[in-house]
Amino acid sequence: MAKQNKTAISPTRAEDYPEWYQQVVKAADMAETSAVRGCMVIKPWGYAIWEHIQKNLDNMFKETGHVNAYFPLFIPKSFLEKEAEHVEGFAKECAVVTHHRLEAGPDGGLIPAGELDEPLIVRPTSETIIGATFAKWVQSYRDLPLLINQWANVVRWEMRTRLFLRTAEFLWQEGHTVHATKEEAVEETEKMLGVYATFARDYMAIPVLTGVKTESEKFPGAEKTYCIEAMMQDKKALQAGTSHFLGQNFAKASDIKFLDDQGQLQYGWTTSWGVSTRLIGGLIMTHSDDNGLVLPPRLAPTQIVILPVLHKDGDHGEVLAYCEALAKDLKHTFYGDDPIRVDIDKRDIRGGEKSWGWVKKGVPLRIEVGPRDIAENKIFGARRDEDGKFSMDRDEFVAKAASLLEEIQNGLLTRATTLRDENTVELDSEDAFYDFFTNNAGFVKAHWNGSPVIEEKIKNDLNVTIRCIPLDDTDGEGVCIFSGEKSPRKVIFGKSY
RNA sequence: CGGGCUGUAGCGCAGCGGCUAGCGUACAUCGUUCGGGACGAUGGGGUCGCCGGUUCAAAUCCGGCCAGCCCGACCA
Repeated sequence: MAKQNKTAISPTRAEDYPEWYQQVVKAADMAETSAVRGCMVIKPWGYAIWEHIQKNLDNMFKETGHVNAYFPLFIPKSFLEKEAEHVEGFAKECAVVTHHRLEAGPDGGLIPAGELDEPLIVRPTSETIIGATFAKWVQSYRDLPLLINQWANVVRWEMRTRLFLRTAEFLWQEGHTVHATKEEAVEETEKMLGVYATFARDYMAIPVLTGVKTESEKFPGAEKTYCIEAMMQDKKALQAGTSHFLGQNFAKASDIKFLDDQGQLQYGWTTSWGVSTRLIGGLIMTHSDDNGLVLPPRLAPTQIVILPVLHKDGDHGEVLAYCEALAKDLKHTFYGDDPIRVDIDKRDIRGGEKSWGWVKKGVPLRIEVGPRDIAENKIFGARRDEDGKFSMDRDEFVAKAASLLEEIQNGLLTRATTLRDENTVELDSEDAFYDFFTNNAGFVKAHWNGSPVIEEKIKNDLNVTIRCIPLDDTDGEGVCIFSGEKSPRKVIFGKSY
């Protein structure tokens, strides 16, 4: 009561966005830092969200013909050295294993012993080790396309880390494919980008721009990097997924060759694509508010939580039985392809506190059931995406639950889309550009002549980068706002995570 | 990896040479409460991040290391 006007999360987004983010992660009990530098512990609530991301994405990968496999955590140093750009890109952030044994030291401690002939790199990504394997698997054009995915952890020794957004170790999936022709490989790259964009929109309720990275932003060793870019509530861009057309670079480095239908030996054309636990960071920063996490129903570990109102002197049995029956009916209802996920919180703690706990965890619908409701065969509910509560006939609620969840899901997408569109502007002069990014953040669409020198300059001046060259470009040619030279198309600029 | 700040109970913090280390909150028990963060009483919980140095005496001063946060460079 005394705290009625206060928000659950302090500071608020407006007061201190980065700190707010950390507090949301903590308040929702999703993850925490560990004793190991830069590495996080993903707690059950955070991991459950990842499991739903995995499950749905995995289905989409299967539907597009991919199968899962698993490759080693360790990559021989010599493998990483095979592709020049690749080495250069990742060398600065690799964990290196040099020994395979520990021996007792003089002070009772342990010292590494048994030095390896060749150091092993903890994978920062798996192109090279998978390439070496694919070289053995691929002999004939009949072996193609080879469509493989792996769910794994990778390590990139980051200097500056933030839970979910950038950690030294993170979980992801990496798809790796080999194709007989360039066209087919490009098609695959674009297809998987489409899968990511669809997943982001339909499951995460995050609208994304699809596009291509500039030369300076592309994946080390790729011919072309496609990406999905989302706008967070602080108007900064988050790269939420990438899909790479690798040309024949890795095929040549790993010797992936096949005999075509003419009996000619050819190098394969490869792709790779991935999304990571960073998506959870994007989810938080897209939807959450000053009361904590807000989850899109499709990914919420619990979609509806039932909170029995238990008076000390009242009949707990009756209330709980009513809740159990309600939960059972809801679980027999489908939302999307799955039964609604319902939880009853029977913990004996204060109602307000219990309720706030679920607000902070972002559960889409909270239902309170007390003796008064039971007498009238009603429920009392609250939506996470709106203020206020509603009273509803019990059976009517069961019938409407799935459509309510869908309404919340769609509402979140609409809200996020509106925010993005309201903060996307088209500018046609350098002054306007500098003026915008000096005072604001957001997406700016503007003509650019393709020069990396200009990219470098605006990065230094404003900390702004080209997020992507949009795929759905309809603007056509124009004049570069920085150089006055001819520009083939408009590109998207923004500050990024 | 550079610059700044920080590390004391689960969490948030005070104490910054002096003898028994404290407060809020959370936790446990009891009572009164109970439909959006209750109140009272009692109680449990700490090798003051780690290692070393200075000192009669170190949470407190010094050095090194580890971890975190912010700002850069780098990156999903």
